[in-house]
Amino acid sequence: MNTVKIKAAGRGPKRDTYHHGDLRRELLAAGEQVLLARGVHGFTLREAARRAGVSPGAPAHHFGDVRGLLTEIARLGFEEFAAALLAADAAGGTDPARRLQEQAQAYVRFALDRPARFTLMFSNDVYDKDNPQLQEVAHRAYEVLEAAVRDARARPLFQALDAQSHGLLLGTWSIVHGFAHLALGGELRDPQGQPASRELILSTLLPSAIQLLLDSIRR
Amino acid sequence: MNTVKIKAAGRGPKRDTYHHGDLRRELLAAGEQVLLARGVHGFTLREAARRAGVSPGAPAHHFGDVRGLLTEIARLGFEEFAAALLAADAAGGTDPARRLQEQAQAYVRFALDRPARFTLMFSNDVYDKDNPQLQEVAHRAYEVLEAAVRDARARPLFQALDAQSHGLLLGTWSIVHGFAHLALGGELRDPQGQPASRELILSTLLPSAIQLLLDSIRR
DNA sequence: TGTACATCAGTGAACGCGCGTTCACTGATGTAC
DNA sequence: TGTACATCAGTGAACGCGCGTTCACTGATGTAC
Repeated sequence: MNTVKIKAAGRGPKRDTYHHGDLRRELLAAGEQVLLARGVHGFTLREAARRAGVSPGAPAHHFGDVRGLLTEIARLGFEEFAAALLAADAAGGTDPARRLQEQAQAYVRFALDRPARFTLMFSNDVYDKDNPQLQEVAHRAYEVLEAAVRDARARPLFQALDAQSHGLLLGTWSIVHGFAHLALGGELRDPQGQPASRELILSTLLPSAIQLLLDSIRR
Repeated sequence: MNTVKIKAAGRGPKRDTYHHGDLRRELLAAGEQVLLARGVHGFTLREAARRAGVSPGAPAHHFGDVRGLLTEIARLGFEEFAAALLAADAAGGTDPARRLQEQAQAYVRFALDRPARFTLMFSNDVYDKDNPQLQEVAHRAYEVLEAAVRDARARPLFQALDAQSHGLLLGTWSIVHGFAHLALGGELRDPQGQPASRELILSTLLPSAIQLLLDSIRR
């Protein structure tokens, strides 16, 4: 039986070199693991360092302090988020309704696939929301949604949204955000009252809710 | 100049009796203050005790431990929440559409007026979500919303919701929840891109988003 | 190709801190008679 | 109305803990010549 040292093998990514090589990236991944396991409250820098197999002082070289690490995780989250929305938008082709449906799915799918990132991204007072690069990419993600709504309502790009378009924009955003948040909290149920599966949420519940919004602009 | 001892007067609710008299209630209020000031992460039992002007060991007599206090704050939150939804529903009279509009406003208004409670209530891993009394009252709140949707779609009370009614229910819930969450995060903007005021959110942005949903069931 | 030296990246012990909880205690209140 | 006694509610010191950050250090790498 080769059960010997399973414990040692399972934990502690022991290095044979003094330098790590890719510590920055690994700390980000480890930080995300900690967020997942312990939640935003309950996150500690030392635990992240531990998971990366590195001393507690090491993160300071790459991120300064805790907020620095969390801010970078959030920034990368928004980066991936914006890319997912953009890809979904493209997958929707030229039909604005389909583009919105695709984006809605991508939005909630992101939350379900990356709960740690998503929860962090929309947490207050935990990371530096004023970070310029972060703000830039967050704004970029928002614009993907806004563009699809503009097209659905046939508004020119450089014109303020009229009240109805703006209402549709906020309605869409709220509904996907609400779905994401409720799904992560395990609050969504199927019509029989059973907890809804990821599959059901993405392929049925969400699309039909979005469809309600879309029906209203097609009258 | 009577600036003397302002510091002492400003802080420390000094008692002249050994017993507090209403400590349980005051700890709940103090706990909510701490949540507001420091967020769900950043909450500490000692700080709550400090604000109530009481020694760090005192809370144990009333709530056992930290989770006990937070669970009770959340439970009271759901209690008030359910009452607000019920009152709003009643204010909507016999028109299901108006009832939903009133409930939507009450939902988001609650989040804006009681941000600490609301955020706590929908946080994971912080308090005891399995607490029976808490579950009971949370379910009661949900049923208020469900009943209005049933009436809007004219479904009998003891019948499973059909897919469309269920979609409308989740759509409504998601949209109000998304609004509440985004409003608390300061993410909502007016059509010109300025941060939306509480007034604008409640009286304009939210109703028009809900109206979109309602339009779709009136076709 | 070799050597000197600067720079970089991670160590690990140490710091001070505030936390949640425990516990023997005591002041205050309620109750039985 | 008074008294003895049990119970309740809060004290405050103490505990052990894990945290974030600092810092003198050293191993490893890169660069100039």
